[in-house]
Amino acid sequence: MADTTPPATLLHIARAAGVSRSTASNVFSHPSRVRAEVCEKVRAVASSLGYSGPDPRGRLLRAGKIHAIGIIPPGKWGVADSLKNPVFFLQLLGISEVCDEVGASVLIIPDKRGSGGVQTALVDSFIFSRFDQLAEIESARLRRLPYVVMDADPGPDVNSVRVNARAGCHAAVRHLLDLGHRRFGIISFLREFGPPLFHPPGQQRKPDNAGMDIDQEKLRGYADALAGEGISIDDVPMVQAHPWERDAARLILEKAPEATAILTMSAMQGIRVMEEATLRGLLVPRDLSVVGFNDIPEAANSNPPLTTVDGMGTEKGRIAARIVLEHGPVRREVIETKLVVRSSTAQAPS
Amino acid sequence: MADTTPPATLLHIARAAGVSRSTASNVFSHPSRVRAEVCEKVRAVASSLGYSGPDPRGRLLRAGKIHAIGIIPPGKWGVADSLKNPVFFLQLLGISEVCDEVGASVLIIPDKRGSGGVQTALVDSFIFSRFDQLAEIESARLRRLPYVVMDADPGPDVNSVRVNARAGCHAAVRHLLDLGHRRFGIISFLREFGPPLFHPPGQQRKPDNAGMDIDQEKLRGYADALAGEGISIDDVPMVQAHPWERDAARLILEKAPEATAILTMSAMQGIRVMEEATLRGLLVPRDLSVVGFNDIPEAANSNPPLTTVDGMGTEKGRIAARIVLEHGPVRREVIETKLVVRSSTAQAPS
DNA sequence: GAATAAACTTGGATCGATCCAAAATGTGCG
DNA sequence: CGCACATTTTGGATCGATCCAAGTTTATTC
Repeated sequence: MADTTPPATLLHIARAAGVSRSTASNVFSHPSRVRAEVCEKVRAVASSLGYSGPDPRGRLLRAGKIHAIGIIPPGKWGVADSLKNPVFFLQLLGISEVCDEVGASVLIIPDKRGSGGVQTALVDSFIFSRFDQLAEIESARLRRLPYVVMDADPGPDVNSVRVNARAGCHAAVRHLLDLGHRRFGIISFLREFGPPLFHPPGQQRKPDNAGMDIDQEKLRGYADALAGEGISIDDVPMVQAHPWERDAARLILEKAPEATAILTMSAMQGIRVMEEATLRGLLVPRDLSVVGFNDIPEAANSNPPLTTVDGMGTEKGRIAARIVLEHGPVRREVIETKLVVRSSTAQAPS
Repeated sequence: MADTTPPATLLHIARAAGVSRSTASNVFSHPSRVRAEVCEKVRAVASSLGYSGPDPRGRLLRAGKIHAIGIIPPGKWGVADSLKNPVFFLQLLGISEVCDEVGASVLIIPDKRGSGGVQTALVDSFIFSRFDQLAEIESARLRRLPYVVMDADPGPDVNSVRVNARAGCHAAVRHLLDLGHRRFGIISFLREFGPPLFHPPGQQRKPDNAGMDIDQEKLRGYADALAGEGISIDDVPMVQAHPWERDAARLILEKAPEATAILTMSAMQGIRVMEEATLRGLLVPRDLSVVGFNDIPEAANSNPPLTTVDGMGTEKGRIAARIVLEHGPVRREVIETKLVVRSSTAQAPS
């Protein structure tokens, strides 16, 4: 399969056909400008020389447009890790849908080897799937390429799409309160409440909710709803864990043995809690209600199917893709969530 | 976010720093060749002008290497469709793993708008996930880029990775025969046995198994195993359908009411058959055994979990990626399958 | 201090194609 | 036939960076 003869270029074609480079170029890019017979002849020569149209590299340099969006997964995930993560995957699906419509491609740009991917990626815009890669975001800004940040709102000068996680989690807790639950347990990602952790790169720190993280919003949603019923979130047993940490489910059940409902910040954690509860002889939802966050396929297929807040990942991806494709004025979108009530929540045991 | 001033280029940096283009270039690409203080100065100027390193476009044109693999999904699938297909997804995972190791990226190149994607994609090799895109394969050959075809063996001059589906399906049927089954039903994709449907582009048609399709291999595996027990596959009721066609399950159960085991060519079809059987009051596997092909996650989570032939999709992807990355002499790999026995198969009812 | 070696810097050519203004060719009409 | 005008074709410049041979500066040594 290795072919060592140098590949044909436009110049070769032009020479062989007895026309100029420009004309040969026009044959492929602007056929209307070239006389039909010349066009035909050049095409014939081209195919006899095994030339299959202009090399994308040269064309790219000239045109500048690549027709590809780069998506940066959170943290140190590789491409394979990212694909395996159902929440990321939903976003990717939304992005891909929009890209399919306009014929653009999607490139997953992992940050495994430290910074650098964003600096050299062949794309013409970026979607940051989380606001945790400040160096990479700064690179995108420096490259003057449009970008959008998901699940955070870094400020008025930065495109963003986020989900109203606060309202979603509020609704989830409200749902449980309405079912009579009063004793809860929480598995959270973060316990930070105070000032925002992040601020937009290259800018002054914003005083308000700049960089507010989606997981903080979730906690606030819980807190708001609980407060409405006179419960302080500070009195609710809480375990902090990474989204896939297996121990968290066990820990929260030990720490909150009285709880009739467990609030979790991801669907996987919700499912883990149900598994752990079952192991301990608890029947979900009769003895224990569980809610998650994000409506990944696993949530619908779990046993019992999980009540969860639909984080609208696919829609978020769609909007993010449209924002960078349009490349208009700054947009800061907020998507409303939906509470998906399934069978992991029920009336509180009396 | 829109910045209208023209972006800085290497030339601007060089002028501003009082050095030549070449030196400025070396600062970024070969810092060792430049005196430390000059290096520092150029870097300072660069960052003050908002220059974040060499533009990948120019660099690419010069270097030629893109460090990306293009994968072409079957048929007319878009990117989103492809991602949603679990069999394709497994292959993609394997490819991504290998690409992560070497820092290459993966581009899904759909063929939605007819031919063209392969001609213009910015990649340096291609993986064809099926042998059904002859025009695209021809384009890859014309572009002189290495490529590999999955699930087919187009000939001695073409890289290929396929799975020994024949042996796998043979094993599946053997498993059922050992359980006492003698009356079968088949849901197939293709009923063609005769000469190969495809031949490698740009070459003479090969007489033997050139272009042998994986689905034909599956049928042959069934036929071989059945013949070993004196059963002709021509006497087995068969339904042909697309992989996701919902009706096939119903049809085969109507057409083969006596069958104690149903052979299907995909896990999804196997799951559909189990669903349909359940609807009709049959208990799987007590009344009916079912086998599928490809070990997608759904197969493990179905009810009951599906006995299926592991098509080694991820491994196939890994090998395909390595083949095009190494770009050595032609390789024609065959991977052995594994029969994954779960709970959808049992002793034949007496 | 001059010869020699080493380190650093530079201009020009190059990658492959496209754009643009000017030149060549072809057409219509008085 | 000659002039204005439309259609094709062309050479040169350009996109942004890298490579290479040659030139310049600095350091080393006798």
